[in-house]
Amino acid sequence: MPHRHPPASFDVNRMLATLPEDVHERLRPRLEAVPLALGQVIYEAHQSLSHVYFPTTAIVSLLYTMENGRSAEMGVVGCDGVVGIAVFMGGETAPNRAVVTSAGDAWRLDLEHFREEFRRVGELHRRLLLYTQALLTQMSQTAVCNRLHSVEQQLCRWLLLSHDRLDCDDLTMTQELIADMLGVRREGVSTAAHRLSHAGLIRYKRGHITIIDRAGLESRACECYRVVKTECDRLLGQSPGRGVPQA
Amino acid sequence: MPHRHPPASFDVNRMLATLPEDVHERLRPRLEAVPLALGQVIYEAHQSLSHVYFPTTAIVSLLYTMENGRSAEMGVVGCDGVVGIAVFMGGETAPNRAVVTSAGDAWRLDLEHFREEFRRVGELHRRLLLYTQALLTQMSQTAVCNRLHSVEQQLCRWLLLSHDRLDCDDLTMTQELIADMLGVRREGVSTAAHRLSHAGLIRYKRGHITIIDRAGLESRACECYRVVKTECDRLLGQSPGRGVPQA
DNA sequence: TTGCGTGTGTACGGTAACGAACATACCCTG
DNA sequence: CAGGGTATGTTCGTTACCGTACACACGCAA
Repeated sequence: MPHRHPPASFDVNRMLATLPEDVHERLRPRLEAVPLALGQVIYEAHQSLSHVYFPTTAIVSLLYTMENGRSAEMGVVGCDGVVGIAVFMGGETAPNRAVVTSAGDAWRLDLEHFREEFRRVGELHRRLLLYTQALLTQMSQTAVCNRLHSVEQQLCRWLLLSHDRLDCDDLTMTQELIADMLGVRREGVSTAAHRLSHAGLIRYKRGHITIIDRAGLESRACECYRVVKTECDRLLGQSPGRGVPQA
Repeated sequence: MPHRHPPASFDVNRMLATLPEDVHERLRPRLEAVPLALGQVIYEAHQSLSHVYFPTTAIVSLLYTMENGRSAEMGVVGCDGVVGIAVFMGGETAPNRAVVTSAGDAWRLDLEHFREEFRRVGELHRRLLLYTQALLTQMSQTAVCNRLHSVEQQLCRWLLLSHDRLDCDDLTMTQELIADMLGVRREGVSTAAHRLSHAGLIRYKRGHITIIDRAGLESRACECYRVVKTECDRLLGQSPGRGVPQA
């Protein structure tokens, strides 16, 4: 089941939400609603894109796969952003991959019309640069987190980042996949998940993780989650619903 | 001795090099040559900038300091780029710090004139976005490297990234400072440096490291260095002089 | 020269994560 | 409802790095 609902409205994606009327009218007929399936590859490393994607209910991971096959996630994109930064930053391609880690929907826009709108240097241009800075923060904080924090802390961070981009408390996700995202062994995720479950923060069974106690996860996570969340909200506006209260 | 030479020409910095004549003429009278001293802080976390900096011979590290005092580097800026991304990306500030790790010179430009030129959406705008993508690559690869590679591999990567941005083979840098950059203990750097020295790749004494065998360092480094280097050259044009040959 | 500050070498036990192997348990399919 | 594929639990020895402690060594300055 790639998607259960009719495509969400534009307003579910922060880049498209409440755009000025003229931009909205130009883009509306060009935007195409597409379901994104779990595991679907949006782009491979060094591969040109044909469209730019604005997820609504889907979640996409940006990850790097090494020559020896091991991988690690560098960022997550959901309804807060856009997949295909390289298109408007000028590089066309990037050395990483983009893979759907939570099935759902997205709007997509072909390059020609996207570039046409971007070159107007209006509200969309402004938002995309702000989002890129937010993504930069997420990536750099991931670098710090990978260096200095434990698997359990990172699992908490990862669960929270995913939860922020979902409309429910249930993640369809195996521990094996999470391990690939975090760049650690499955066993490490397994034992960390066990501890979180024992503490009553999550519940899981065969490919499903349910968030029980968000606040508890936040308190077990390292400061990295909070830094990223706060910065994203500052740059892109308050997120609707979830997340830590602003300091 | 903050700088031994008269300020380098514009062309030493990739963002300013060979700009179209009209841009060059507008910027020339606004650019101010400044020496940057070792340890000097260009900006603190969440602090607004008064100028944007274009290093010529100086090297600046972008690093995050945690609440408990430990730190890790997320990126390096030298003659290839600009310090103060947040100014044109729209966020104004960032949660990281920028510290001079190798004394030298830079050009700087006050925000008013910088923004005036950026808003023209000309060649400088184009280059800055390309540079931001290059920095993004560097940060994301740092994240991967922090997760998957050994201290020795990361030391090699770090030395090479620094060497690329220097005009000599001698780094004025203590192992203690390198440890702060890599987010590891000084002892870890010490033993790794010892091995590299034993292998004849570097030589060091009290705050100075000399690169003896660049090719040897490249072969000991993880693929991360090569990925970042290749991508930066692709995005910003071939670097003058050093680095791995293009595939 | 004689310090003394600072940078580096080395050792120790402790810990977190790794790699591999295997046991169990769930759930879909036939 | 039986079977097989897949997800998870558990164990083992190994390794890399951490934290602490302390010894040494270089080089500037009095």
